[in-house]
Amino acid sequence: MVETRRRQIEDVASSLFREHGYAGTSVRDIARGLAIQGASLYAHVASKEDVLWAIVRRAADRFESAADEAQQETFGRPVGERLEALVRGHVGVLTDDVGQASVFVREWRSLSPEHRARIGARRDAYENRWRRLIAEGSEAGVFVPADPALAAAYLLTALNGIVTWYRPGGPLSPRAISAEYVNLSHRALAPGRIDD
Amino acid sequence: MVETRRRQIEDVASSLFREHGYAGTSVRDIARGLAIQGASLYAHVASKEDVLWAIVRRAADRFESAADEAQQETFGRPVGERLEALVRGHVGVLTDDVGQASVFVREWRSLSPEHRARIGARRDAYENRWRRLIAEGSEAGVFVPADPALAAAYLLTALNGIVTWYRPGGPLSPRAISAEYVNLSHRALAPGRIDD
DNA sequence: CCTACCGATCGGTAGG
DNA sequence: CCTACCGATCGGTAGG
Repeated sequence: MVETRRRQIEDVASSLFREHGYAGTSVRDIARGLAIQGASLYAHVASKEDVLWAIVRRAADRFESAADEAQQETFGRPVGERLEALVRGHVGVLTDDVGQASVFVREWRSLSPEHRARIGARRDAYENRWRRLIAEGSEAGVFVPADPALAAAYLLTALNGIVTWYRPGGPLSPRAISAEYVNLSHRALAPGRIDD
Repeated sequence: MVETRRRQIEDVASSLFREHGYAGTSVRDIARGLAIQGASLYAHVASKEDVLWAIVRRAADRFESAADEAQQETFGRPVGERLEALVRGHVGVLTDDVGQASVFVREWRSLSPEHRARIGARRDAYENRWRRLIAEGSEAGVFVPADPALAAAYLLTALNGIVTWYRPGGPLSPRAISAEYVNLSHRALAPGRIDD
């Protein structure tokens, strides 16, 4: 299957890009991970950047889907609950495929100007969902009033930081991380006691 | 002055490493920023990695000094206040020289194995200060009980995220960022109302 | 700090 | 998917 080989390439590239960065990974490094020659990679991909672009695009799809789902499932619910669902969804995408998520979070600046602009717009739209929810909670008096842009940046970078230390199979399960991060995030915005 | 030229090199390199990463920046890129030839750089530095190492080491010094100062100034004070001082110090180092801080936060993996190990030990020690303070607050019942390692990772990556978006001279002053981030961080750990 | 230069490696192509 | 190969660029050295 052609599609399967593409995925293998992207998986190998994701983990190499995560570990060494896009610029620090050569086409031959990726090929080595697949036990083929460097030049043979071009039977499957148009360019090195093409691989990066595919990884970043798929990751963006997953973050957006997770947010869609979270917002649908908690439609009409209290804003704190909707925030928790958003956090849970985001952390889920992060831990489900750290390699891919890490590349999305940290390597998108290496894209070509055209692709960088396109992904930048999607990142902005995604971040705006968080800002709107935070603004809504602040206006409703449920969250402590805060600059929605700053608070969204704070939360998102705290969550995204997971890609710098998370290792599947490590001592902390995705569920444990998610539970703790949901609490920390909710508490950062809400005044009174939330749990415990 | 020899020292001054070294600093110029490190400053130019910091902002290039921040923007393009260590692997994505060539020795000739750095030289171009100083209006000299690529080979001329080697009159001042031993190697490209030598420049990275100098930047990372100086940043580590600054983070440690800020934490020392914060902990001295709040010695004997309530744990929440000590946490706030630690956050304020960390954010101050971040905004005082984002280029340098960004390289410390994101490019230290590009160091040679020996240097990476040495900086890794310092990073661990620094993070342990945060863990200990969080553990202390949890045990005293001032903070909501949380896994100190997870909570420290959450806070530190939230703060470090500043390097991904902060631009000196932008709409948000370092003071405004610091004030908001101090509140968000304190609230993430403490149950009851803190301010506002 | 410059010119001239080094071997190694880069992303990528041609032609099977 | 391979071999053979391309021009460009990499970090770095020699010798002023």
